Amino acid sequence: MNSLKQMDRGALSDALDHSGQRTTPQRETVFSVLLDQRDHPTADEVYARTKSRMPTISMATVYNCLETLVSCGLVKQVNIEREPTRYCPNLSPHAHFHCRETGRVYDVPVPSGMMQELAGVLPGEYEADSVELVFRGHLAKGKTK
Amino acid sequence: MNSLKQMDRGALSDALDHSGQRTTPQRETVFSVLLDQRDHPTADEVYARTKSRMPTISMATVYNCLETLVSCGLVKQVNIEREPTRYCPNLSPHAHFHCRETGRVYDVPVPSGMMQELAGVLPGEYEADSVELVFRGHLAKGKTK
DNA sequence: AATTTGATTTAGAATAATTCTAAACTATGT
DNA sequence: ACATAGTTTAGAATTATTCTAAATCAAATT
Repeated sequence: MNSLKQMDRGALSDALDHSGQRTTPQRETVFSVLLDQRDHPTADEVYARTKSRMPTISMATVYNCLETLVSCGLVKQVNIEREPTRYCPNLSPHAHFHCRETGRVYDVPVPSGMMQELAGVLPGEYEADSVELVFRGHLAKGKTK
Repeated sequence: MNSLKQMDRGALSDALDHSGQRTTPQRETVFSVLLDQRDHPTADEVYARTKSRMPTISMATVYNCLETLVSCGLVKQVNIEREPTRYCPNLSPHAHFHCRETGRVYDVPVPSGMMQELAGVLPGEYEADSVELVFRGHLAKGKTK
């Protein structure tokens, strides 16, 4: 038994079904790992966390599951400089803030109007299906959040 | 002799001086390679192009020079998904558009007011020194530009 | 002009994230 | 039950990048 709530379990199997893929224990567990601790883990970190719930899972499967979740739209990849890819199950429109000092990545909500506006800067011939917005800097003193 | 214009040569040595680094033939040549063909080359591509002008240069030096140029602010790194880092000497505020079909990366000018506005979405405790905006999608039919 | 000093370049080795491969396993539909 | 197709797995392979240590170069000092 993994810790997926009914709602999330439903979202998962819907999304998988919809893209012609199966709901497997591995995929459920990886998904629940992402939902339970939303700190933008790397594949390595996801592997470690998943392994503690499902000790037989392999790294390759973690990569496969993450890729599957991304492909069916439940998870987003966050690309930070040359660091390993991080994974984020936050589907609401948001940007990321990468703290150079701690390396941590934070979600930054973005008003949906802003996203519209952003799309507006694209000349007509460019048809975008995704926008990635990453800020880099540091957190003002004291606030580690 | 490399193909740097006086203006660019000046900008290069100013920026290097300013950050306490030397102006070397390798750095000049790598910089000129970036300025001459603004198609967001990878380090590999920069290496190949630089080698044709300066056959003795090594890959390590290309990486060193690119890093140096980035560190003194003359060049920006463009991070696209899991692809190799690309390099861009366009310092005016702009976003990037990554075509999934061709893999090509295009500069998209962004009105500077928009950049201000973007910074505005950040809660107070986040202090950003850079913003990266990447669109992904495809070019409308016909237009390969 | 020779010498010291520190920066830079270089080739090749090392690292690290990710992808690939092929075999084993699982689930599903007939 | 059986065939088929999808999934998981361990380990090998790949690839971009960084590291290392020696060689080279340039500027500053004697």
